[in-house]
Amino acid sequence: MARTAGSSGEKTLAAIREAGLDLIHSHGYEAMSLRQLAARIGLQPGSLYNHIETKQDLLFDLIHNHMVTLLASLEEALAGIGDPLEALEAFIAFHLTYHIERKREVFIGSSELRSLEPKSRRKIVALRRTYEDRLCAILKQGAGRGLFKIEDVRVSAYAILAMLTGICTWYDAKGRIGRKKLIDIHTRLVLQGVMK
Amino acid sequence: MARTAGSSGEKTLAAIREAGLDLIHSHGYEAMSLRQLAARIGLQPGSLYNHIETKQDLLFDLIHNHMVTLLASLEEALAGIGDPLEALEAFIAFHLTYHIERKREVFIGSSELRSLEPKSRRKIVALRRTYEDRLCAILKQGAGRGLFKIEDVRVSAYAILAMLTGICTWYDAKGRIGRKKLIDIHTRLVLQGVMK
DNA sequence: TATAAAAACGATCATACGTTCGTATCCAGA
DNA sequence: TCTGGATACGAACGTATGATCGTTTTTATA
Repeated sequence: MARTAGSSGEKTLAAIREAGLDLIHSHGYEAMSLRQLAARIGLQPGSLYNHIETKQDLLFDLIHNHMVTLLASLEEALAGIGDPLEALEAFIAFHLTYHIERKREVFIGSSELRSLEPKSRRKIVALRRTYEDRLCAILKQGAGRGLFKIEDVRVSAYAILAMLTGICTWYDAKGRIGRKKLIDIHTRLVLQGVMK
Repeated sequence: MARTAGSSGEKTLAAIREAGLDLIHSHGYEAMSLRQLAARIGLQPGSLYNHIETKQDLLFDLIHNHMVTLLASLEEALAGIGDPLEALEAFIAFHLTYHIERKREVFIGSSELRSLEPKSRRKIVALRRTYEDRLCAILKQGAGRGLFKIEDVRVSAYAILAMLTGICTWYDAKGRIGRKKLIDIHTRLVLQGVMK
């Protein structure tokens, strides 16, 4: 046998990405074997190499894709907002929504950083830093205008990010808590926490 | 060759635990090989099995130990405190301190849960639930006395825990921020966030 | 001092892994 | 219709892994 009827590079690569996302999320990068991945999409292990360079490369591709999308979406969500308070609210709503919708990507993007080779990791960390900086800027601006009272901008930003990101580990879209309520609760916690 | 002079089961097991903690923390459970672990403490791979049942068993042992210690330490830290506000402050200070001092254990205890077989994982999750419940109780009590304003106790507890636990990923004991300042910042963020 | 348990060695097992390669088939463009 | 690149198969490679086992030496007990 050889090439399957109806096979297309684009579709197969998409399937590899989707399956990789799923398997890495549930088993971890190291624990996921390419045989598992190939089987999931009905392929022989060797055939994967028509679409990916290496296993390591697939991981970087997934995480990098995620980070770039995250950053672009954030800019979109904050576009045109000048007021720091409004911006902080928008940041919170965006971050929560995105992290609910892309639980797997987000989880992998933080928990599998250590599985990246150093050079790749540095690239991702730099992108993450950009994201963090965006929140820092909002906090700083708000503090500057006397809206917020913040002892240390970066520590506060990390604390807020940790809080908001935490939902990835437990939130269940079909669960007791609706999305709006979730955003409300967190918005109140954060806003009241940083207010003067 | 055979048994080494001066070898003792207790010391070797302690060395295995310590090295395991370190290697799992920096490379992950799946990525850590028993050969690596054995080499770290100057042992042949096979000799490990005089002290552990399996690799999986070692992981459970480490996490379980951590959880039990965590719970006991928390009770100690909260002993004799009746006032919810005071209790919340004590909880925050304890949680941060413990998580700074045992970064590795805490990290493994959450990031490697998925590497545990289901039965073991359930045991750990139950212990974690007990810990969470302790914070829930404080929040509930505070809300009941009209000190706190909390829309959903469990969601708020998760949010607070996520925030406080986040420091494990970035805090550097030798860094810019001292322990006291760190506790102050977080205490203010949380307290002001939940206050009426 | 005699003896059994404890602890280590070193060789080895079966298995699983990521990856490569030659070959066969399909599809798109000339 | 012909041709060449794209895509997949299936076998295989070398390596690493977790674990087992027989043996040897040390330590503790009586």
